[in-house]
Amino acid sequence: MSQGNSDGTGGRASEACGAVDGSFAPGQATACTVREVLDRVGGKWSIGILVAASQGPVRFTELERRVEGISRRMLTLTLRNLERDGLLNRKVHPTVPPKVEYTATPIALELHESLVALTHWAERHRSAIAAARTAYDRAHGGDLPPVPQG
Amino acid sequence: MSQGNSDGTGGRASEACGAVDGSFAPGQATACTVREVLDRVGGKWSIGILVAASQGPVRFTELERRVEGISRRMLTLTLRNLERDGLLNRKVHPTVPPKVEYTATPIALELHESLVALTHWAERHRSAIAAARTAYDRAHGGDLPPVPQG
DNA sequence: CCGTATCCGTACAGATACTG
DNA sequence: CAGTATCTGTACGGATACGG
Repeated sequence: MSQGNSDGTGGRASEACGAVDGSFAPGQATACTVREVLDRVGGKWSIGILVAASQGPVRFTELERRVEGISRRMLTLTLRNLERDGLLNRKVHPTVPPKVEYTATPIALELHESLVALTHWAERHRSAIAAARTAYDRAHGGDLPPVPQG
Repeated sequence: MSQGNSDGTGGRASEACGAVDGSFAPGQATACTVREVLDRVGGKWSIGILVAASQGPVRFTELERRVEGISRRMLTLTLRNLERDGLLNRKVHPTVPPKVEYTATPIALELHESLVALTHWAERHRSAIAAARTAYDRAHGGDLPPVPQG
C-alpha cells in the first residue's frame, strides 16, 4: 500500500487549478496560485511543523512535544507530505536507537518569510474580525445565542 | 435553524489556538496566527470570491460565472462566512427582481495585498515542488505508479 | 525511538430540488 | 435573481494498538 490514499492528509493537491482558462478575469489566476499554496500548507499542522523545523533540525519525538496537540499519525502524515513537496528534509541516523532529524529546506524558509505578511494582517485585524463576527451573529441569529459558555 | 451548523463551511475557526501557552518556542505563536488566517480564508472558494469582489461590486450570479466550478450552495456558504468575518459587504437592492451586490471591505483589500507574497512564493517554486513530488513518488512508490492516466 | 495500520467521527463539498 | 434544504460522498483528523 505505498500509494493507496484512502485516508489522511495529502493525495491530490490542486488539480482543480487546471480548470482555469483565460475566459475570465486575470485576478482568478492569482486566486488559483494562492490556492496551490493553501492546498499544500493549509493543513492543520503543516505550519506548526514548518516553523519548528525552520529553527533547526528537529527529531520526531521533539516535534511531538513542540507542536503539542498533534497525534502520532498526523505528525507522520504531515511530515511525509512536507517531505514529498520538498519542504522538509529527512535525515536518518542508523544508530541503535533510531534517530531521524527533519530540517526545513531553503524553499520552506522562503515560505516562512512570506507567511509573516499574513501574520501581520491577522495581527492587525484580529479584533476587527472578532467584532464583525459578534455583530453578525447578534444581527442574524438574534433568536439563537452563539457560544453560550454557561 | 438559524445557527445549527451541522454542515458546510464555517462554524469554528481557530479555537485550537487557545491552547497556546508560553512554554514552547515563540515561533509557535506565529504558526498559530497564520492558522487563524488559513482557517478563515483557507476554504476552497474563499480566495476566488475575494479576488472577484476586490475588483468592484459583484452580484450573486456574476460570481457564479466568475468563479466557475463553484456550486450554488458553496457560493452562498462562503459568501456568508466572508460577510460574517467582515471581509465582504452585502448590499441588497429591494427591486422587483432581487439584486444583491457584494463588495470587498478594506480589510479584505489588505489581505489581498498580503496574498501576493504567497503567490510569488508559489510562482517561484511551483516547478521545484512538482519535481520534488515526482522524485519522492518515484523513490518511495517504485512498485506503484502515481496518477496512471493509462 | 520511529513509525504504520485500523477504526471512527466530523467537517467540507457536490448535486439536486424547492422557495420568495 | 438570489437564495435555502436535504441527501450523499469523501477527505481530514483523532484514538488506539501494533511492528521494526
